[in-house]
Amino acid sequence: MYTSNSLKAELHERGWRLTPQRETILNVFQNLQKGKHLSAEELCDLLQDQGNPISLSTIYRTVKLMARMGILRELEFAEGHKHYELNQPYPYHHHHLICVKCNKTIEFKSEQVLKIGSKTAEKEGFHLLDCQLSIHAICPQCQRSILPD
Amino acid sequence: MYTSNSLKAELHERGWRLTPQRETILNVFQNLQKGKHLSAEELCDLLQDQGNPISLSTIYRTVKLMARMGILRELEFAEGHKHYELNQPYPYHHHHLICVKCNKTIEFKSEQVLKIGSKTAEKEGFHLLDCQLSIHAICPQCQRSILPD
DNA sequence: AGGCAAAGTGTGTATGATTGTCAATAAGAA
DNA sequence: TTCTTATTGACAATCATACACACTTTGCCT
Repeated sequence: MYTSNSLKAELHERGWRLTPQRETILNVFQNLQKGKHLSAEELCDLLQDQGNPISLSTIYRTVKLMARMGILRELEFAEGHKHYELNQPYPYHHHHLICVKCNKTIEFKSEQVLKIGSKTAEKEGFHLLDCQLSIHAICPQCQRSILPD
Repeated sequence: MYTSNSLKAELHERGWRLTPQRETILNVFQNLQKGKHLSAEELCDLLQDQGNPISLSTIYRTVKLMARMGILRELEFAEGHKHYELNQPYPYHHHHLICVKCNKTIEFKSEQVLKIGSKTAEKEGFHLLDCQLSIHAICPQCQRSILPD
């Protein structure tokens, strides 16, 4: 869990600055209900409703920045746009099972996968940011569906 | 490995047709060098050069179709566009370690991850299409780099 | 506390991958 | 061979994301 100060410290480490916008955005993700994730657009609307409007540009810049810092995870659910969520360590770390037809997603955990991911990165000398197992599949309902595509 | 006939059979199963374009595109992927993957645009150029031009529209439609059939895997390397490769079973099945800064990717295998993926899908009644562990990280070179972003 | 250089923000615009439209064509069942 | 319906290709439309730039802030240094 980040505080204003730890966020500030991590930003400064790279020569970046703490701004109210960055704090606000991190806060939103920290208070987000378990299993929820937001697209840039959704985050923008949410901040709007919350009375803390932040421009879409800044939102895009910030989530990208935070993903590269390892603070957020970038999720690709094949919907044509990315979603973001807090990147939490074990035992909160999880993966996604995704229906490619209706985009229903189910979270699941696996310490083993996380370990394999960490080890692989380490072995190659990479600095790990995020490790996600994405299972693309077709859910029971969509298997039964006769609808095309 | 697909033949014209097995591809035809799988298509017909869903009420779809075998076309020269679909055969050609599958062929390209089957003859692609290990570790290579193509974007729609790259595939289009390659076919052009090969003397078998196929329209971009059809290419986009076809790779999407084949991804949903489980024939191709859709890879997201955060480059702003998707890449495709054949979806091969164990022991060819592999995962990717990706540098989020320079997009360098390293393939690695893990039977365990594949098993965990299959089991998870099965447990939830999902029909598995693809299972990929994506490790987002920063490579040794980029860790040393002083360049911003 | 005040000044300054550099980073960050917002507005508006541009880009570029992907999808939709539709008339013409071709697969494959009868 | 004929007929129905999926598929293709050309082109236009979308939509997420990045960019440019003038203006504002942050945080370091006196």
